[in-house]
Amino acid sequence: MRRPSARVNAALAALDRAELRKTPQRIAVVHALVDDTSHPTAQQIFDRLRRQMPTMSFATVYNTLAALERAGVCRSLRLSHDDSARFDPMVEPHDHAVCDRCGRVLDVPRARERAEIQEFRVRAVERVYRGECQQCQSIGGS
Amino acid sequence: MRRPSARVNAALAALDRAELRKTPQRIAVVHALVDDTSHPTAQQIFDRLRRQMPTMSFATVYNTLAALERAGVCRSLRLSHDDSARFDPMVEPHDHAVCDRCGRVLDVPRARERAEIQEFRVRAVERVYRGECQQCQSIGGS
DNA sequence: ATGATGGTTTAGAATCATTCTTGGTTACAA
DNA sequence: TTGTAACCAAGAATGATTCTAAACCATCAT
Ligand SMILES: [Mn+2]
Ligand SMILES: [Mn+2]
Ligand SMILES: [Zn+2]
Ligand SMILES: [Zn+2]
Repeated sequence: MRRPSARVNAALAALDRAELRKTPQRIAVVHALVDDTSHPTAQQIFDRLRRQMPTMSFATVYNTLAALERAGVCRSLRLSHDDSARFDPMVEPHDHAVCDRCGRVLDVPRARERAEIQEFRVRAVERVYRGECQQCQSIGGS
Repeated sequence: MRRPSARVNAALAALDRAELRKTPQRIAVVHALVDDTSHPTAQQIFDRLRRQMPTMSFATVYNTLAALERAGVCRSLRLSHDDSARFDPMVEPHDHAVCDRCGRVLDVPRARERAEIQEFRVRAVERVYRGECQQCQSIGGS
């Protein structure tokens, strides 16, 4: 049992804020995810956790990741057509570089321009704007 | 039977180039998709086509869309977590604005900057770079 | 014509990620 | 203690997509 990292503490505090109980399952998922920059899938997280916690259910991994996402501790990404959802503990806005060949997902800080991604040979860029269309703005609401 | 549009002709020529037969099913899918800016799902295309061609199978819609994508006539988009794949007849590079509320998908030409999307209230931008990571570059290959 | 070949379609089964359901467990308060 | 609500495990269900097997159809050689 090592001293919990700053990120782990921040994540557990966010659970508190969201009024979610700090159960052993959730704490385990937080530990598995919070310092992982590889953007793992739910399956990969499940595979890691079942060693330490063999009773953990796959559904609990999904439920917990959804809870953590609601609490602002992580976010989920759908980056490719075939691939399944990936989970990202870095919630500050940033972009991603996806390798065509090995599927690796790299973080790209917003500061960098496309041409400055040194290590990555860029073939194409995709941009998605999220927000409200004109029709929905005029309807109003929350 | 109206005079085929320029886009339809271009799409059928692309089928030729890709050495894919111009079957009635493929021609029907081309007609249904090629002037549609709404980024429809496979289900929506299937629903439209079954009126004119009641024997058309859902699998054929998927197969045909995959063939058209290989031929460079359209591309498929996975824009939201819950939603299914959407198909886009505009193959020139461009971006997309997705409405949080109604799910509408709007085209955003590359010329425009984020702030210039007049009709759309932008909440967030997501960028994905596609290409080759450093490891895969050093391995080399095709 | 006849038959072989190969691409295409159909219908339904299979797959696979994700979500749902059910019944039991835990935390915690009255 | 008893009650209540959150939580979890296990497996079933869902839904999009892909696969399979058999039928279909155009083309080509006999
Ligand atoms: Mn990331
Ligand atoms: Mn588009
Ligand atoms: Zn790579
Ligand atoms: Zn809208």
